[in-house]
Amino acid sequence: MDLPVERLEQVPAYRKVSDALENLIRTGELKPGAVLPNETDMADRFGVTRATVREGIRLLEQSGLVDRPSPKRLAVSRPALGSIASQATRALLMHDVTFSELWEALLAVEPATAGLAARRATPELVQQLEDNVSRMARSIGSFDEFIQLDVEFHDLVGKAAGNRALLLARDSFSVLVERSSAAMLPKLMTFGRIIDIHTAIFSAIKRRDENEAQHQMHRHMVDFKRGYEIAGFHADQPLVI
Amino acid sequence: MDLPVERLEQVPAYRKVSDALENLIRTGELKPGAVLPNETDMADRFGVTRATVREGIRLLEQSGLVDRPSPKRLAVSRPALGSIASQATRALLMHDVTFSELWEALLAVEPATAGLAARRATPELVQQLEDNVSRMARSIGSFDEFIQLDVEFHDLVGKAAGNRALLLARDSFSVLVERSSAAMLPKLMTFGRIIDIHTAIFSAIKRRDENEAQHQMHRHMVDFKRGYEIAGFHADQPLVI
DNA sequence: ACCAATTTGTCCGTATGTATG
DNA sequence: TCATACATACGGACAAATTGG
Repeated sequence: MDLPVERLEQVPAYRKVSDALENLIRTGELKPGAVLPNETDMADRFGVTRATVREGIRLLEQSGLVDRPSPKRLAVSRPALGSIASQATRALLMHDVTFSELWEALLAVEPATAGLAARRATPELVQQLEDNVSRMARSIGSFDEFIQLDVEFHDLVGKAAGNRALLLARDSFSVLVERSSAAMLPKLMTFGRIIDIHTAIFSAIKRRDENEAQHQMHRHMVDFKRGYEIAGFHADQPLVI
Repeated sequence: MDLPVERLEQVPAYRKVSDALENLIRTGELKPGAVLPNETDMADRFGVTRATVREGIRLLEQSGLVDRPSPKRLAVSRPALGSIASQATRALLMHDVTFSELWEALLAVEPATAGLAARRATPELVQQLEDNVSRMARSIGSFDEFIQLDVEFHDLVGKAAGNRALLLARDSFSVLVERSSAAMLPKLMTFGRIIDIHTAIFSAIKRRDENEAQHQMHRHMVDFKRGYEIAGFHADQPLVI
C-alpha cells in the first residue's frame, strides 16, 4: 500500500536549538536571569557545532529572550516591552496602515489611558507632567522641541496610567503619531490649542478627575484628526512619513 | 587631562551585517519581495565570512524582515502582524502583567473594535459571526470547544473592524484572554450569559448599530472581570495561566 | 594589580543534500 | 534529465577580551 508520503518537516538544526531553549524558558525551567552554558557546551549537548548553536542564539537574541549582561555571559531575559513596541511600529508602517486606522486605535487607547492616569498618577509623574506643560508653553517657535514635548507628554500620561498592556499598545503607536505631527504641525501652527488641551488634561489628572481627563483626551484626539485633514492629508491613505 | 574614556561600542560584525540590511529595508532601497544576494555574495561585499552573514540573517529572520519563499531564496518581507502579536503576548506574560492590566486594556480596545465592526463588517464576516454564535449555542458541554468558539468570536469581530492597528493590540491580548477564560469557566458554568451577550453583539453588528455593539461589548467585558473574581482569582495579581 | 584560563567573535575549508534552470 | 548553485552543517583554528583567582 502506498503510504501518504511522510512530509516530515525539514526543520533546520539552528531552529531546533532555539526552539529547545525557548521551551526551557517558557516552561520555567530557565527563568529570567539564569545563565546559559557556553557555546561549546551547548553544541555538545545538542549534538551540533558551535556555528549552529550561535545561529540559534541569534534568533533568541533578536526576540529578546536572551541577552548578554556581560560580554562573555549569556543569560535568559524578559523581552523589553519597548523593543516589542518598536517592532510593532515598524510592522504597522510596512503594512501601510492608514492614518484612520492609527487614529481609531488612538481614540480607543489614549482616553482610557488618561482616565487611568488620573486614578493612579504618582506625585513624581504629576510633577513631571507639570514641568512638561510649562516647558511646552515656553517652547513656541521651535517645531522640533514642541513636538518632542508633545510626545513626552503623552508618554508620561502612559506611564502614569500604570498599565503595561496599554503602555505596550500606546508605545506601538507613539512614533507614528510623532511623525504625523511633525508632518502636519508646520502647516497648522495651532500651538495654543494643543497647549490648552494638555493643560486641561494635566489639571484633570492632578485633581484625580478620571472622566474629565478621559474627555479632554478624547477632544485632543478629535482635534488631531481635524488637524491632519486641514493640513491637507488624507486620513484614509497610508501614513505620511 | 583625562578625557571621558571613549566608550567605543564594540559592535559585533554579525550585527553590523543585520543593521546594514535593516537600513536598506527601512530606507526603501530594498522593498518587500526583493530578493537578497546569496550568502557568499554578501560575505564578500561586507568583507566577512559566510558564518557571520548567516548569524546576521538569523536576526532579521526572527524579526520577520526577511524570509525564505523557497528554500534557496532569501527575500525581504513585511513582518507578520500575528508574529508581532505573539511576541507581545509572551513579553506581557514574562513581565507578570496582572489581570487588571489586561482587563483595562480590553475595556479600551474591545468595545471600540465592536463599534467599528458594526460600521464595516462585510457580509461574509457577518455570516461567519452568525455561524459562530449558533455553533456556540450547541457547544454546551465541551469546555474546550466553547472557549475555542469564544476566542473565535472575538477574533472575527476584530477582523470585521478592519483596523490593523487595533487588531495588533487585540491579538496581543487574545491568547491571554483565552487562558484566563479556560481557568475560570469551569468554576462558573455561565455559558448562557456569554451566549446571550455574544448574540446581542452580533445582532448589533448585523444591523449596523455601532453604539449598541460597543455597549454590549462593554457589558461583556465587565462580566468577564466579575467572573474572574467570582471564580476566586485575584485581579491584581499576575495572570493565572 | 597581575596572570592564566575561559569564552566569544571570526575565519577557513569541506561535505552534503537539494532546488533550480 | 542533469548539472550547477546554494543553503545547511561540520570541524578546526586563532586572536582578543573577559573572567576569576
